Amino acid sequence: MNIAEVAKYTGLSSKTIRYYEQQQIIPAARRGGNGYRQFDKGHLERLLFIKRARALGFSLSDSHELLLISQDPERTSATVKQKAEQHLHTVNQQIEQLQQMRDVLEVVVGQCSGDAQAHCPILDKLTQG
Amino acid sequence: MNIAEVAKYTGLSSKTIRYYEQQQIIPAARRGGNGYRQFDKGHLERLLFIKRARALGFSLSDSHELLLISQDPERTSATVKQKAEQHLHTVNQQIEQLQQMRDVLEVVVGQCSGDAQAHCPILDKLTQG
DNA sequence: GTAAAGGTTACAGTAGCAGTAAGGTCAAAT
DNA sequence: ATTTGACCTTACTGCTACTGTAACCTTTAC
Repeated sequence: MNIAEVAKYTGLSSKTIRYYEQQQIIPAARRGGNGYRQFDKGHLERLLFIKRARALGFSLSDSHELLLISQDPERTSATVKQKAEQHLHTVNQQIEQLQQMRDVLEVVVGQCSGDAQAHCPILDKLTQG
Repeated sequence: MNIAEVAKYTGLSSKTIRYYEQQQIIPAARRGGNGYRQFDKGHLERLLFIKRARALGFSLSDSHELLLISQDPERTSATVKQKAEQHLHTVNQQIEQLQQMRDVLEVVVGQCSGDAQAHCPILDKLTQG
């Protein structure tokens, strides 16, 4: 398979796939006589794995680690669970932070008349804390 | 005021303050005979404004725009409100995305025994979608 | 005098790609 | 046979908002 086919199948861009190869997230594809990359089923699976991990918010580095772990027959589910729990914790923190921002934004937006006058509670908030 | 004082007062790092000056987010501080930056009250206020805007999740560029708007006597609250609403929308989208991640993560973490066995529902999810 | 604590510039690195340039290749239409 | 368009390649830059590091100068305290 050429890179564009893989891109279409996985939903990743060709750029992203080349980047993953360069970062050694996936093994380097063998090359055809024209220098084009030739991908196989193994590449597809790894790419989809990475894509799903990224969709759950794991960093590319963590996604890579999880991929390696998944390929290790000596692995334990404890290792994986720990990483997932850690990430879940991070995600929860991010949500809380964003919710706090949202709460403040909603209040000040609700207070702002949004008309032609210069006075604005949003700017007041930013100016005075 | 020297930069370290300003850093302590605003809670920003000296690095960040220099960066903001370089990016022309704040006006360049005048220099003393030794080449050190000398900040005044106006700098403090602008820096705190930027810090508060950043804390609400506005990008540095948006924060800068808001600062300029706040200094414009011709401004209208409508301009500000529109920007804030747009940002609020973005924040809400981010929250939703993260919540979806969290929901999936919670399910698979809950399914994982987290012990010495190799089988792991988290990896299953990443492998099979 | 010296050492610690400040200040300066400049450059590299971070995350995860996307955009662009400057080309080589392939398949189909003319 | 050629041309067109869609593909492929590498290499470099840019994005966000800083932080870290190097190499050096100044101030302050002892």
